[in-house]
Amino acid sequence: MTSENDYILVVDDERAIRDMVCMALVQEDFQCSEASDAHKAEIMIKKNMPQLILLDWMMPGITGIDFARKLRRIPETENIPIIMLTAKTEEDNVIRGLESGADDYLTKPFSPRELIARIKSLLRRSQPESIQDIIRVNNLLLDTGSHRVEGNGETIDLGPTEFKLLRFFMENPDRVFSREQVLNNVWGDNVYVEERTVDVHIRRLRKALEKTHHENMVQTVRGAGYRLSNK
Amino acid sequence: MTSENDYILVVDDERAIRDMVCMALVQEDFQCSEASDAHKAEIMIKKNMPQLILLDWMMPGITGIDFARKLRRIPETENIPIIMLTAKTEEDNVIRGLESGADDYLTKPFSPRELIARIKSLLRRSQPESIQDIIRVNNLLLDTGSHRVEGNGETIDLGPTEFKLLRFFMENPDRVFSREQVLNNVWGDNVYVEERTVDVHIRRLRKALEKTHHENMVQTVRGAGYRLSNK
DNA sequence: GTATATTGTAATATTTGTGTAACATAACTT
DNA sequence: AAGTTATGTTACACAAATATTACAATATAC
Repeated sequence: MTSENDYILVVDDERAIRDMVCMALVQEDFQCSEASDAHKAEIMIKKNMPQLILLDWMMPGITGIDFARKLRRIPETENIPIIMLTAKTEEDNVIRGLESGADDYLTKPFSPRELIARIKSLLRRSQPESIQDIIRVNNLLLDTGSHRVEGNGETIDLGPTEFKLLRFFMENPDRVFSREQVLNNVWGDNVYVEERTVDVHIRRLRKALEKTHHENMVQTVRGAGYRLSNK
Repeated sequence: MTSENDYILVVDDERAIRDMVCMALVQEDFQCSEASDAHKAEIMIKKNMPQLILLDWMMPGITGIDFARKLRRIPETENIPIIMLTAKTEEDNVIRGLESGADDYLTKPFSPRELIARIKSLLRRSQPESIQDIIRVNNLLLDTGSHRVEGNGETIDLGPTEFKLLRFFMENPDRVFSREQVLNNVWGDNVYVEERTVDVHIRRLRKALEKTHHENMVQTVRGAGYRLSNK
């Protein structure tokens, strides 16, 4: 499972390091931005709150430690996990860094693998456990926890895409979505597939729903797209 | 939410570390005792059973890993969560050994924040276990005390990992878990193993469950993970 | 110590899902 | 009514996900 939406800010004065790190992050489907110093980082944080910050310990101007302390004092940023990047294993420095509020540290040079592992480990902790909930439209139930769909108590088998499709529609009932909107929401933003592919999956979904006679809840709106409705 | 009564034992030969850790723990309303070696720790455990043990990996005399193994062999202590404390340079060598006994590990130097987070995470996981002795799903019984599994009265033999795996699923029935989630919960947070390894252990679990025809309770949810269910 | 069991991984087999194109049908237009 | 456009339906190649097996490395038991 990849963490598609997690946005990570890399703060380091060395361009080479920033680029290396960002490349590794993007490869793992993280979003990533770079800042060359603490001041720029602060502006970027205000614009868009990152889920995690990678912070160089030694930087011209405001050091990473000072910046971490500052972030910890501000309510908006006090809970953002921070990983310090240190040049050498100067034990004293490391301890001071951790005291300033960092959650972890990495000694340069580090392997991308370790970087990713630590990031994921920290993110896992900071993110609330996914809530299990049941979406209900009419007498059609979709349980996100068990990945099950029931109509009138009977289980309906769906493939992965049909499940995501139905879930999307059930989360937004009585609303028409164009094929493009469906693609962006169910398949993801940067995936290119033919618009007509949506038709095929709509067909598959309807077919599966026939089992409990819910197939006409998936409605065609000619010239506009599709809609889920009980009417 | 504070963990009022949880009693944690810190075993480390370095006084500075013990003090630092204990200070952080007391701050979070944990009770905390210190032991400078495994032998002293053993005596203290006999007097007062801790809810969690922080254990230095490298200690003069009995090493942390030997001590962990010993604790795992004694029924009274086998379920106490253990967090290993390792120095960074030892990290690679250690991972394998940890799988046998410890539930998690931290590399020194670590931040108090991370320490607390991991302790809470482990305690959260271990507390419901101690209350519930026999878990039952359908006519499948799992006795956490005697490490025994029964289906329709017949004993099912499971290896250690399969047991933990089944236990995890039985504690969370009717819920899908991704391979990553399974790894984090069954193998432990910082252990890196291939995701596909989960498939193999699922296979082993299913094979063992065939004896009493419970193999189809372990269900594959394509694109999502695995689920335990009687439906 | 040797024997036995357990583990993670890689290689291979099998199953299931996916997108596209081609054709069919239905719905509007004029 | 014929032409035009949008949607329905199906089949199929191939991609992706999972199952299964074998094996080498370790750990555990004896």
